[in-house]
Parts: sequence; C-alpha cells; structure tokens
Amino acid sequence: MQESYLRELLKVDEQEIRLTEKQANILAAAIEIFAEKGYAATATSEIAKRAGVAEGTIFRHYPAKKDLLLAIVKPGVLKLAVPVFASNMVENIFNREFHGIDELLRTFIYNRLDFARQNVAILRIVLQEFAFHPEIKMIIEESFLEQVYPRIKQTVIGFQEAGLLKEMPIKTMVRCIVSPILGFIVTRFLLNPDAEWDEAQEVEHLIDFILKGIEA
Amino acid sequence: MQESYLRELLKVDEQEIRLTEKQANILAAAIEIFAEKGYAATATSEIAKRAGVAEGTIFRHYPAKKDLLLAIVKPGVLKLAVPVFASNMVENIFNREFHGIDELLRTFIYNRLDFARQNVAILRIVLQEFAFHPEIKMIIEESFLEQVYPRIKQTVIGFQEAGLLKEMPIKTMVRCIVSPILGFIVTRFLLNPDAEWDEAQEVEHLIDFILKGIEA
DNA sequence: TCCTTTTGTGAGTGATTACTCACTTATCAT
DNA sequence: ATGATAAGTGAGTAATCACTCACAAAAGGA
Repeated sequence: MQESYLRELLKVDEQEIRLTEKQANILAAAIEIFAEKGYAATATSEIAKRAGVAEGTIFRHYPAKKDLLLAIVKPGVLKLAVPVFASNMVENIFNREFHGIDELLRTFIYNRLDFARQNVAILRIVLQEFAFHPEIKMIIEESFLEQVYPRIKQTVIGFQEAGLLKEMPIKTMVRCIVSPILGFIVTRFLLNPDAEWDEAQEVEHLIDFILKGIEA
Repeated sequence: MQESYLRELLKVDEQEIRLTEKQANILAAAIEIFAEKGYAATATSEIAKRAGVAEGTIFRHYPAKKDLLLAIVKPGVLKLAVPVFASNMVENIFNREFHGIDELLRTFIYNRLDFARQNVAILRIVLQEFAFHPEIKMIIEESFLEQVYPRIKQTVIGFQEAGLLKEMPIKTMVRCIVSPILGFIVTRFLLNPDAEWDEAQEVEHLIDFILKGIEA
C-alpha cells in the first residue's frame, strides 16, 4: 500500500495530512489485518509486528485501538458515500444533456465498482464492523442520509415526474436500485473475487434488470 | 428463548437432541451476546454469567469457544438454506398446477421473511462471522451450492425454456433475484427494524420489480 | 438401595490483551 | 550549533482471556 494512496484516502477535510513512513505502515498493516480477521480479533501487537514498528508507536498516534479503526473507517465511509453523485455526474446529466436513465445507472455503477476495486479491504472492514460500533453506524447514517440518499431521491423524483418511472415509494425504489448493485459488488469483490468475471456484460445485465424493474 | 425452540432449531440430523435447562440457557445467552457484540468480542465468562451457569459448564459441553459458535451457526445455516424450495413448494408448483412466477416468488419471499423474523439473532451472527471462519463459509457454500442453488437453477431453467424469462446467465439471474430479497430482509430486520413497515406492500413491489426485470 | 454415568462447579493457570511511561532518536526553526 | 518539539521505543502492568481439573451433585438403571 502506497503512502500517497493512504494520504489521499485519509484526507477528510481539505487539510493535508503528513504521514511518516512508520505511520503509513501502521495504517496499511491495520487495514490488512482488520480486513483479514476482524477488529476484535486483531491484536495491536500484531499490527505493530507487521508494520515493523514498536507497539508504543501505535499508541503515540492513536490513543486507543478504536481510534485506529475510526481513522481508517471514517475517511473510507466518506469517500464511499460523498462522491456518489459528485461533481460531473448528476449535474452533467441533468443540466447539460440527457442521455437517459441507463446512462446514469451505468456511470453510477462503474463509479462505485471502481471505488470498491481500489478499496476492497476498507469496504470489508466497514461492512463487518459497522454493526458493532455505534460511531461507525453514525458516520454511515450521516453521510448516507445527508449526502447519498437525498441526491438519489431528488434524481428519482425528477424521473418520476417526467413519467419515466413507475409509482413506488421512494425508499422502496432506492432499495430496489441499490440492492442488486451492492449484491454484485459484494459477490464480485468479497464473496467470489477469484472467479472469471465478464464485468461489462454483468453491468449491462444489471442495468437492464434494474431499468425494466423501475421504469413505467 | 424457549428450550423447545432451541431443540427444534438445533436438530440437524433426525436424531432428537436433549437439552438440560442450563444447556439451553448457555445457547440462548451465546446467541444473544454473539449477535450483540460479535464472536471475538464475546467472553465465555460473560456467556456463563448471562446463562446463570459456571464457566466450566460451557466447556463441559463445548470443547472450545468456537464449537459453541458452530453449534449455533451450523443448524442455523442449514435451516436457512435447506427448506428454501422444500417439500410443498417447487413440487407443488411444478408437478400439480402452475400459478405463475409471481406466485412462486411470493411463496419464496414470505417463507424466508418469516424465517428471518424468527431468527434475527442467528441471521446476524451468520452474516457477521462467516467472513472470518472458514468452517462457517464451508457450511454455507455446501448447503447453498448443493441445496439452494441447484433448485433455483432448475426452476429458472424451467421458466426459461417455457420462454417466460429473458436470456441471462443463470448465476446473474439468481443474483438479480436474490439481491433485492436479501436487501429487503436485511433492511427490514437488521438495519431499520424499528421503522413502520407495510410488509405486504413491500413484498408486492419487490415481486413486481423482480418480475419485470427477469421476464422475457 | 447402590453403583455408574452424566452434569455442573469454581478456583486456578499460563498466555495474551490494550495500554503506559521513562527514555532515546530524529526533525526542524532559529 | 542549539534548543524545542515531535516521533519512536520496548520493557513493564493490571486486567482479562480461553480453558483445566479435582471434586460435588444429580440422574438413571439395576
């Protein structure tokens, strides 16, 4: 894991984060082991060992083990959620030209697919640990309920008013759209990552499936 | 948690299982705490405490902590997977009379929904722990790949040959069918169990969504 | 009743845990 | 170069961990 990658991932606010080599090693080792065996089953001594660092060094930078987890998960969740409908996505499609729902779905799916591809370990950690740590649950709820859901909702309502989508409660529709996508991402990267995947074909089937299910 | 319920749940083979009150208490306590805080974060001392039992009693019946986990998870997975297309389900629809795919989906969804409702804790444990324990993963893979998947596959092929389903790789189609159902079950019982759910309406939307997405 | 087997006990064990702290080393502005 | 601050160290600590074992109580068959 590259230090520059970590620095970019962990940058939550706009302020730059400086990482010494050892600090980057700690984060990289923690991400690896947390993803492998889970937070609770991971010993700080093991993280220190894999990072090539004294155990005290970890606690120099993170007051407690849980702070290390949050330092990984927090920016992970934010990067996972925030850019979903970011900058040149919804805006492009809505304000400039309209390529249809399938084009929007395609952009959305490939965007999150690529994110998942580059962050499998963190994805795994988030999925595994959010159930047990209220802090993580709160971060997810905040970023999802405040960033992701409203934008999807707004988009869906827009299409609904244009008469392109069938009548369905927004939450139900969002779940119907997100579930198969998440289902694909999870099987693709977590459940069966070693299978041979015809990703383009899968995505097209996915788009067709979702589209048929939601259009008027 | 009732002793009779536990005895029924844990019955994997046909042989009856006798449980003393203390044994039932241990299992009930373990299910509770494992679901609450995860396997690795659960101390055997805590299980003993909540079960009202000496710590030694746990190890009298389960050689190691992991055996206690497996004693809970194994029958849970089997009951979750095996009866999916059991006895009077596929057979009824195929051999006797044909009520259409929607009727099949409806039966399937309500069946698994009711199972989830009665086994939320175990469902949570399985979902949380299978990633870290190869034994659990194997049990799931075996029961899914040998029991569930072939039956769904057979059913799907049947409908496909009748010209009722669109062309799509079987695995992709199964995933497209299962993902939204699982998505609903997970949000219904794990993510947002306290919300007010119009279950019947949700199920009908779900059926309509899936159906439109897969039919020719 | 008596003997055998099963079930239950709880103090005890060594290993491991997250975390501390007095200390050394490196970084950097002046 | 010098002093101040930050980064890094590793032996040490109390608590907790999963698990053991010698023993007691209960159950069950004769």
